[in-house]
Amino acid sequence: MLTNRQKNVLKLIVEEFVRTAEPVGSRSLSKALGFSPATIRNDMADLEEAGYLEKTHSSSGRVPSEKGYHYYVDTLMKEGFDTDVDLTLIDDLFERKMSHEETIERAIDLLSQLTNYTSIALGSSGENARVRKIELVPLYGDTSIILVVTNLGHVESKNIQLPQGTDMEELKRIIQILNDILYDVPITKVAEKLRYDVDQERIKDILTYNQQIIDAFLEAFTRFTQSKFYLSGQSNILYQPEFKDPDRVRELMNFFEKNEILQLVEHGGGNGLTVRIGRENQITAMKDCSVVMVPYEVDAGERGTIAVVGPTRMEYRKVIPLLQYLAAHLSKL
Amino acid sequence: MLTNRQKNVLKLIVEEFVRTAEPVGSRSLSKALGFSPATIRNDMADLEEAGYLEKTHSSSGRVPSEKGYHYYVDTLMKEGFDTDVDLTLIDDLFERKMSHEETIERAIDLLSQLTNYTSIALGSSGENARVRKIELVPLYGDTSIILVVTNLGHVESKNIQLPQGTDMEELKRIIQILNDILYDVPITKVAEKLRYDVDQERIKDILTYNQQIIDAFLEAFTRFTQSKFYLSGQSNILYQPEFKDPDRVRELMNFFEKNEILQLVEHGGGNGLTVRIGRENQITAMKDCSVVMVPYEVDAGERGTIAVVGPTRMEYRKVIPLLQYLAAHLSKL
DNA sequence: GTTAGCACTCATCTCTTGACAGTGCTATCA
DNA sequence: TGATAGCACTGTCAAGAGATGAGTGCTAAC
Repeated sequence: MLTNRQKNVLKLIVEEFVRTAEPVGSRSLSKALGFSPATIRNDMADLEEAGYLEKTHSSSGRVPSEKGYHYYVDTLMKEGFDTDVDLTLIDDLFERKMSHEETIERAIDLLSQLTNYTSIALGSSGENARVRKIELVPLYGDTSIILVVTNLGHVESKNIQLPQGTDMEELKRIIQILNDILYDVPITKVAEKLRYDVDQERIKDILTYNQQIIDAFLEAFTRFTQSKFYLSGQSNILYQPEFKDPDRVRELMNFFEKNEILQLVEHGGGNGLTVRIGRENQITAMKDCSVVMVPYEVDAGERGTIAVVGPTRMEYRKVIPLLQYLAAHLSKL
Repeated sequence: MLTNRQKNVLKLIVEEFVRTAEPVGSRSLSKALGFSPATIRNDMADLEEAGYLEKTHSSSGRVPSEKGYHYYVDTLMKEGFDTDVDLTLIDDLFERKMSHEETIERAIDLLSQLTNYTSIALGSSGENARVRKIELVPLYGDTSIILVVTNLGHVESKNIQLPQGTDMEELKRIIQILNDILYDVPITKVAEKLRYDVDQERIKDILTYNQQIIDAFLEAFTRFTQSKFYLSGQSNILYQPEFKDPDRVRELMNFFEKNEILQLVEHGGGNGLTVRIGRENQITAMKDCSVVMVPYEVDAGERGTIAVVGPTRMEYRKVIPLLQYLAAHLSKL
């Protein structure tokens, strides 16, 4: 159990280290706490023994450990969030009526600007979306495009080559039937519906129809369930002193470039705020980074997660309330 | 005018420097050329005087100048492209029938893999596209989505809020009229067509129709003309020794992140291969980079540019034929 | 025209040194 | 008994001094 003073010491060390990126010595804390450096040192030694602090070398100041950050986020910080954050910019953003996608894109742009870290929005997984309209539009020659629109306003399309001598009238009829059958069917149930629909008689035509076309439709459907994501402020993280080392930068940028980021956010429990510090991310490239993520859910069933990625030495006090405020707004869309 | 030996010296310096990223001394060339170091040094001095070479400091080996690279690309390299390049991977890519967009995306992924530089595809500007289909699909409540499809298989959509009590039947009629009038009209001519169409009588309804909806359509149309682009292998460039300096990395990554890259590629003359070396790019962040770009044009009128961005010390011998081969393939789509 | 030789110039690496920030420990104080 | 002062110790960092080596320019000779 930590004494009150020890908690204060830990809190100040975290905040000071977040500010300066330099190990924190006992002298600088002594002024703020009103105890002599020697006293602080004793507390520090206890905190280190308990695993909340670390030293970079035997005679350096202290640096918070992952456990230390966690204690800070879970307990110490709770009392005082950073109130200097300018929330009006977020309010402004939501004043303007834009499509959800655009709003989200702008929101994370703003988020990365305000925080100076990297922001990610894991787009609404299409799980909850329902089919609104299926269409086929001839383009040129024997090329056509198929469209699928969901109730959430997402559109997927795919170009296809119609086999020579396709009967366009019949095709139109098929599309019509598909629309009838699949209207308001959840995206995830489409394949099932086609396979086990009671009215097999009616869709027999479809199932025996040109395989390529059916496949194209199915691909369009499955694309909805592939989650999209937006990324903003990748380069922000390069301004952090811990990323002076080019190797680390490479590792991280490589990671951002690939779709592996999905892993990072996807496994986020999903219920409320999640903070993952350093190696908790399970990803080597991210071992010196923290991720703060919050899920949001719009009435219509659209769901997603917004997250901020920064160094473990992140301004949690500022990032967390900002993210929560933003997620709350998104959920009101 | 350069002597033959001087040309050889320049060629070898470029190729050696490209390979090693170290200034090239006279000794190493003497072996390859069969002349003594002193002789080479004389040639080097001449080449430096003529502006083809530079020194990093007074007693260092020589490094090609921008002019030197240019001479190399324009004249010296022509004779021998790198033939070790594995073109079969590109062939394979085009074997698989995918949509144009997907093909292009994969193509530049491949390009960045093969070259180890960053690749960009400036998507077909919609200039040449024509309207194929306009549609409005109700989603939920008074929210609908409008869709515009072009002959090139591109789709743009925009969510709109219908004003209370909108007459859906009338709206459908309007959409029908729009389809009639605008079918096969080039995207760029849509606004004009609506304004000056001979058949003003018929579209009077439309023009006086709810402004918000008209605006939404017009926005969807203009979005086609905004060029899209794909970027791949951003982090590749970080492996180049010239980007050890974190400041440079930041500058470059920042540049990649913003849409400023468009500037880079857009101004590319457009007819055939363009190579821009160093400051020719007019962009400070790119002053140590070269851009090689080739336009492509598909039958249907789809047009675009693919480009490779790397350090000025780029493997032109390898990149240029690769890009050309790829562009030729794309044009055959 | 080509080459050998020599003096010279920088960049780079290593080693040393001193300043400095911070710790741990112990003895002392209230 | 908790807080503090003092002191020895440890590691980092920056600056300076040499030593090393790659490469040049120039001149004289072939």
